Amino acid sequence: MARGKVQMKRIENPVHRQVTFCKRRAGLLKKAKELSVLCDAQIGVFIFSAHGKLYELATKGTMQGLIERYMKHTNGNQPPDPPIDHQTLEVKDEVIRLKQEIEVLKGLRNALGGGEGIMTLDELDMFEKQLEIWICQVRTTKMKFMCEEIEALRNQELILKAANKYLHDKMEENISNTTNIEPVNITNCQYPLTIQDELFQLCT
Amino acid sequence: MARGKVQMKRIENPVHRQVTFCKRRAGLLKKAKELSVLCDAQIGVFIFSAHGKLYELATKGTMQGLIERYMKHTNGNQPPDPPIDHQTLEVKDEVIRLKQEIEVLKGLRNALGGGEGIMTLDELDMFEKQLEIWICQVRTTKMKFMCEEIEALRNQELILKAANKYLHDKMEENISNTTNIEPVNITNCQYPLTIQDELFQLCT
DNA sequence: AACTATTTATAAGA
DNA sequence: TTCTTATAAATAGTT
Repeated sequence: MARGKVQMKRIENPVHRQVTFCKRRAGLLKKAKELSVLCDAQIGVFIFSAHGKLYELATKGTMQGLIERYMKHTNGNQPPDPPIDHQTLEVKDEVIRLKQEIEVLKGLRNALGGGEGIMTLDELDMFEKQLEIWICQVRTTKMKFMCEEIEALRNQELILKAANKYLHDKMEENISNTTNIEPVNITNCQYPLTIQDELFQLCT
Repeated sequence: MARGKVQMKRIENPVHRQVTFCKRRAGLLKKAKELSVLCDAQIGVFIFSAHGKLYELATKGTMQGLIERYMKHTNGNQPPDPPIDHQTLEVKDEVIRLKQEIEVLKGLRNALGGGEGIMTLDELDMFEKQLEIWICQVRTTKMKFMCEEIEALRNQELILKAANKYLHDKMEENISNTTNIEPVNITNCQYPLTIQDELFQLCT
């Protein structure tokens, strides 16, 4: 671009070509940075020299990130490629996690005798003991549940007793105060009062 | 670069910025092409505008090829990249397989009461019954093993009895036929004979 | 999008 | 490689 126009074709003189490569490479990367800054663009550039050496630039992020972003754009056809770096690791982690989980479960299954047929006598003894322990645990848990239920029922009983006592008193009061004046009123209340009264009789 | 120097910072005027982006983007890509042609270099460029639009250039090959070449350069740390297409599928298959296996095992665990804490009373009853069934099975299996062992021991007993009877007879025959002629012979056989003889005495 | 006045990039030479 | 410098190219601001 100076001291003579340049033909747009490969420079045959190797020294000349190398010099031009250095200069223009620097110029290209500079221009890329400028564009990125001035226009708020994310830019990735890589240059492989004829001899295979790599020169790169990534603005506003890493080259990895840029490549992933690039992949997301171009791919709708190549889904397994871009998520590889990241996703493969996740998937492998999941495999490890699942394998561990399986080991735990297999241990349990084995202890429980899923593979009874191939257990030794000692293992059967262990298993029998484990089963007895579990039965104890289950019965304890059942007992706890039932105690809680009994407790709840007793509480309910007390509440109902109190309610019935209140209603019972109220009714007697009604009868003594309004001698035969409002039989309809009593009739209206008959159904609930009867039930409560029965419960009251039972509880007393 | 003409009619005024430009500050190397983001252009705030959006219209102005967009125009500059277009011009400089074209310039950058042109420079990249020139460098590639003049100096025989392989170049990749991607530009994401602030709004996310992608502009790209790849010389002497596809962007895919360039990215792969780039990866080979930077990676010595990322070996999981090339086998991805293939390996990722395998790994995913394994994940599916393992998940299925876990489902089976979880079903078992649940049936077995691994989640006792959240079981209802009915479930606990079921579980208790199941445990009792398993204990019966285990005891049956143990019984079978022990019966087999007893049977094997009885067989062994019979064999040993027969052997001892044979040896006993032989010894008596020896004593009567060769009066004091081969005490050494008897001494040689003494240890095993003694044991067998004792067993014989016990079994008779 | 086209036009220019300038700035920038850079080819050739040292 | 780097520096210099003449000149080609790129491009900011304007139309």
